Amino acid sequence: MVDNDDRLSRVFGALADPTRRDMVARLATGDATVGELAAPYDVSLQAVSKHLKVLEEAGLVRRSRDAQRRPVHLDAEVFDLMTKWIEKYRQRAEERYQRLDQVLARMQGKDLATANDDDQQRGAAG
Amino acid sequence: MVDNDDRLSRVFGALADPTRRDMVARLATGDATVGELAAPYDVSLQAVSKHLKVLEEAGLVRRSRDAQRRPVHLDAEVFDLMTKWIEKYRQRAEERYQRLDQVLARMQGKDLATANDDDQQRGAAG
DNA sequence: GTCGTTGTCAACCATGTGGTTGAGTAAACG
DNA sequence: CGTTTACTCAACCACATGGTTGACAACGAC
Repeated sequence: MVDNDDRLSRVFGALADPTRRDMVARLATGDATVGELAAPYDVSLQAVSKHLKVLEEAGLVRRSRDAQRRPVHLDAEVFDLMTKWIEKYRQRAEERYQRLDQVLARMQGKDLATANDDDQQRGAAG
Repeated sequence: MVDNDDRLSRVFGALADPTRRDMVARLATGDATVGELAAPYDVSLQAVSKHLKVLEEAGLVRRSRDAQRRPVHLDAEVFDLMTKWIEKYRQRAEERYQRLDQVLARMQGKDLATANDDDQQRGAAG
């Protein structure tokens, strides 16, 4: 949990930048060198290198060596971590939502006349 | 795309903070007031209020009004946006990976003897 | 060995972020 | 009315982030 917490922060943080998401998108189609990745943007190579470092530290990317070149490879494994986290809380929220729907439906069916006393806000506050 | 790009940045950015993820986790079990959300952490109420603003601007949360209280409600809809983005590139990366696996498997099956000439580095370099 | 290519590291700068405190707003309570 | 509760807004501060430029390292080519 503790370690994963840090990992999640890094991954989410890395993907919070549109340029970095763009690079991930590019890398999903195949490995690329730093220069190739930098080409579409009008920022310096150093800036791109920094972005790659962020992606690497988030575990989204690996860099190897090929002469002067540093081919970059997308490592999609950490995606699972995010997906699991997201799914967990999405499901919970949706279950809650459906329970609320049921409660409201039951209330409407049972006692439409007495339902507007003081009660239904508390269901949300709890 | 343009609007979604900004939205994605905000959502990923919002979830890049462990405190905010924690709040989302808490809110998945039910709505809560700002004070209730602040209780577990030893930061000021103002800091929590700021976090909620970030979550709200990311579309993860909605705040309503109940007398002095501002009940916070988790809005899990934006999760879809993230999930779709993630799945898109994960799938591409995995497809690529599987194609590579097939190529390597075919190479091993076909000509194991001649395979160690110069070729299979591409697997590691990629 | 020297040169060009490819990329990293270091220093710096502007802006953003998470935290603080202090003041102010909105509504219930007395 | 004034007080209390629950919260937001504004100003400030330390540090992180994304960008820059300049120097330099690793390697292939000449």
